[in-house]
Amino acid sequence: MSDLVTRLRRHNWRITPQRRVIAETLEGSHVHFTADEILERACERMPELSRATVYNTLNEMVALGEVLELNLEGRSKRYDPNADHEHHHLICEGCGQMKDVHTVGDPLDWLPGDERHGFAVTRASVTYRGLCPDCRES
Amino acid sequence: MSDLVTRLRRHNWRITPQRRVIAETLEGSHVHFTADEILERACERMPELSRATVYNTLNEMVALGEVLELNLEGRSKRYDPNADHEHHHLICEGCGQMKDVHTVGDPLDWLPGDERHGFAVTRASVTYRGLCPDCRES
DNA sequence: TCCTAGCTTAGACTCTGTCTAAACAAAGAT
DNA sequence: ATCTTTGTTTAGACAGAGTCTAAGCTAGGA
Repeated sequence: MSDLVTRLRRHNWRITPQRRVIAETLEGSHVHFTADEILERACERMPELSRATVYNTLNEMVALGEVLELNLEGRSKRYDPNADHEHHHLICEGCGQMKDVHTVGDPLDWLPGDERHGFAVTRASVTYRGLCPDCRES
Repeated sequence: MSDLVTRLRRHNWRITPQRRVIAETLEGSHVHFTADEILERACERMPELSRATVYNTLNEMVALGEVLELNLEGRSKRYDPNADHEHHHLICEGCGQMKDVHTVGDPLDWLPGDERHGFAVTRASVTYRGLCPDCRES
């Protein structure tokens, strides 16, 4: 069973067939999909699934804190099911692929107090960019 | 005179009245505007300015490397005229305002070699999130 | 069984951003 | 001064991503 579904159930969130298919599609890949890519893949298992349900479900999972919404390249958001593990992203500027990475230490420690402008800073995310091995060659 | 205009002129880029108004609007504020916010403000000085020109001009300034395009919260991109200074961003999760901040040290140093997956990593950007002083109170 | 609350659906709609074709402007050639 | 060429601006049509709405559906409780 999908680990994401387990985490969602803990919030007393009703797991309908639609929501299960969406959660499993999201978790089943190590790539971070857009909403439309999730719709497309989920429709292979449940053809009558609607676009609105995919958007509703993704937004609710984000609101529950179990899925991360990524607003990186291009016009569409991508969704990352590993909201519970502290991690960051590495993007290839050639082909657009994205990998999860981990930093040494906590980026919050790298923002000195006089740079915080009185904010209560709670989160930090780092995006690295470069060229993947394939794109370096060509 | 606007510093951004000076930098743009160095690229042998024609500074038309429209482009000047857009550049000065962009640079005149410490907030990072969306394209439509820039259009709205620039139209106060040049009412016949068209939306297409604002988008064209912003995209060209980004291509010249003199303006940064930020894809953070919400549906629209924001534009940052300080492309030449290494800096990162702090966003208020309450009201959405955004400030420029500086880290101690270089974020590229926080990504160990075995986390690079063979990429040639060239850039890193850090986004901090939290609540600004006003939003903390309410 | 009936009610209620919540979930799903199709499709209309909104918002950002891009594209196109035509009008316009500036600089150099004649 | 006029013409030509090249690049710029414009309005409006278009496209993609995401939201909203109203109606129908489903599951669980009285």
